[in-house]
Amino acid sequence: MARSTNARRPATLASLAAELGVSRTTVSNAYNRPDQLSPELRRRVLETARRLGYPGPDPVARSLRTRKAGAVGLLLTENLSYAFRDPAAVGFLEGLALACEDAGQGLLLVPASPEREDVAAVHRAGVDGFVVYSVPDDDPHLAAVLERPVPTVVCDQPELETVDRVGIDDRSAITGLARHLIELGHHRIGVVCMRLGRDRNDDFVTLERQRSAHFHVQRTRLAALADAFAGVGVDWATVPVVERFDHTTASGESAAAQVLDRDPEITALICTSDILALGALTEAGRRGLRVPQDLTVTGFDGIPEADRAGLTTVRQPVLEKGRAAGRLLLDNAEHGRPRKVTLDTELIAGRTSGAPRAAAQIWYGP
Amino acid sequence: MARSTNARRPATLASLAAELGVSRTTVSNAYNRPDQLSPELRRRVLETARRLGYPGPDPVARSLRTRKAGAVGLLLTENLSYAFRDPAAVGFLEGLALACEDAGQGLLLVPASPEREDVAAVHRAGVDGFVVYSVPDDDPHLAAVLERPVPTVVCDQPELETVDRVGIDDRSAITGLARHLIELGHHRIGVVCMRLGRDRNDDFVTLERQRSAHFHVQRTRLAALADAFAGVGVDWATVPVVERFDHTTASGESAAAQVLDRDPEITALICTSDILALGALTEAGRRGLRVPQDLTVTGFDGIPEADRAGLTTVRQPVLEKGRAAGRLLLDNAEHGRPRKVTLDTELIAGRTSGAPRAAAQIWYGP
DNA sequence: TTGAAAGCGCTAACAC
DNA sequence: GTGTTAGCGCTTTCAA
Repeated sequence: MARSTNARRPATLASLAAELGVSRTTVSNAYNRPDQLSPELRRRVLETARRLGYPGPDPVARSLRTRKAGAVGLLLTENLSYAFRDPAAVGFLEGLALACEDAGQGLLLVPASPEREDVAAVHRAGVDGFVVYSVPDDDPHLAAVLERPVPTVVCDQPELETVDRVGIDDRSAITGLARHLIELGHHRIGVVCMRLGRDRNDDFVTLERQRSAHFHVQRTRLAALADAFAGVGVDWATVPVVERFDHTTASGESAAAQVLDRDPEITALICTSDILALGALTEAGRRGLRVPQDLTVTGFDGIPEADRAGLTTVRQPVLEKGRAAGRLLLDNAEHGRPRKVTLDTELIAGRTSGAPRAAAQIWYGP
Repeated sequence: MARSTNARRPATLASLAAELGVSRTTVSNAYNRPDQLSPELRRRVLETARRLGYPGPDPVARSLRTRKAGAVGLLLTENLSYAFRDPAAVGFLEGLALACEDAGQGLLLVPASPEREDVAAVHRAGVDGFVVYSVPDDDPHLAAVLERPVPTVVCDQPELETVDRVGIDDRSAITGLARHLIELGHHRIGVVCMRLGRDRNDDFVTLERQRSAHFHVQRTRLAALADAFAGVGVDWATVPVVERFDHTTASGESAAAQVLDRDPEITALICTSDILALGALTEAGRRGLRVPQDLTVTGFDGIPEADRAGLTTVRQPVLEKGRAAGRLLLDNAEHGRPRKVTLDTELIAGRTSGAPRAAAQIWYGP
């Protein structure tokens, strides 16, 4: 191992007490209740501790005794490191870290990669509660978390009756976006969405798969889009919907390509995240499609990069989500039924959406 | 609190054993050594556990017994949430998370804000080791970490004789940058650097303060710049060096303004980070200074935003630093003396550096 | 102020 | 394959 200040680990609170000829209580008090013993004695205790190389009360033993770990666990289904690539996730983390910091609590990132079915990490986590960030409803790690006898709050997904939740109203958010496009005159569209389940399907999505998606957020957004466009006579079954497992701009590029190959006549490409949309913009450029004249592209999240690109999107308060999740978890207020926090979103009409090409605007009805 | 699957917490391994009429060992084995008991018995144990709402062995008690927490602590001196704002720090985090994930270890973010002198969080952290990321040499949290009897590795700073370290060769890195500028013909320069101590000094920096800076990295970079420019006859005492406590683009803007107000004749502005440099570019634009014709601006780190802006900078492998730090800590290999990992850097000559204005190029000698 | 007693919940030898 | 015995290191009534 890397370094050990004190090669041996001999000194314990008990041995210190013995050395000093006082009780363990006194030593414990020297650290935890300075006012419970004379300054002089306390000084002697601390002094002797230093001499013996006693590093202070062992945190784990203390946790066992006090039944408090002083930390919050965070469960992400993505590879832990992926989270740091996604600006929305980083924003969430920042908010959560903020809340933890305010409360003097640590934040434990639980190593729960999606491929590794190793739920043990969840069992091993010494925490006073969990925050679960956007996982599928059939995630085994989530199941393991829910079995632990500690408070839990879920952010975004899944939606669980009995568990605290913070998120947004995905249906109304994406419906607003759909209306924006419908008003502009789009009715021949394509969709690029994030993974719908734990299985990889980098391909078109059947209606059945849309309906049974294990990611509530994606499922809701697709359903809401279907409803909105059905309202203006679009047969959703004809709309190309492409899914990508990895949440990267590269995915956005290839997915956009797949949609455009299938139906070059679409006038708008709706992406369920900014990252995907940014990739789609790249692909559009590659094909010589002008945005928005030849193709409208939209995202979701409102990350800084999207803002810079002038992307039409739905902004959601990612930092606030993290902070709210942390506060909910750390807030000791007694409460009966599970609490549900729904944060506001905002439609950002950027420079990537506009009226469709004249030709396509001619609408012959369904 | 948020939610409790099992309101009471009655079931323990012992009570389960009692209920089943078997020994605690057997129950323990059912969870930890499935091969140590008959499948039938194991099934019965797990089944009864479910019935009693026993959530499995308590992680803290297990940690106490096994002397393993299954997690690595991360100490950052910045407000924890700040880390998520700095792309270089996020890259480091990603690398570290990667290494932890590979090893199945959790990553505990220790809530150690610089203002709060509350070292308790370090004492409370149930971890098997610490990674310390870029803190001043007089940081009390660092001192607390070093007192804990667990392995520690420091990234970047401070440089400690007896502790494992991963970092870069700051001196040679910035010297390469200085040479680049010197070759272009710059000799009237200004510098913007990050905080040099735990005290806030958003102002010019005396030579004394430069010399005694508590942030080794900044100190080294300034010293190396001084040496390099002294080599071509520049009197370092005349070079305006401005410090900023907060590491933001806004800081870069105001610092650049401060330098340019002091000496409008400088032809190059060296910033010790990309974030600061990006701000400096903004300020230059505000003043109508063309970059690089009127002013050369350089950064340090090589973050993606810098790349996009075409910034002249020094790229350092931030993700690799994180990964290396994690590996060093998690690598159980016996080793005698502390290990030092120095990663390579690369000078990126971007579009923000060029030859100085003709007028300034006339050099009258020292 | 200080001390004695009683575990917190679990695992690891080692014997049966 | 299963049980017995000993703690891991600490905090916390409660009494002195």
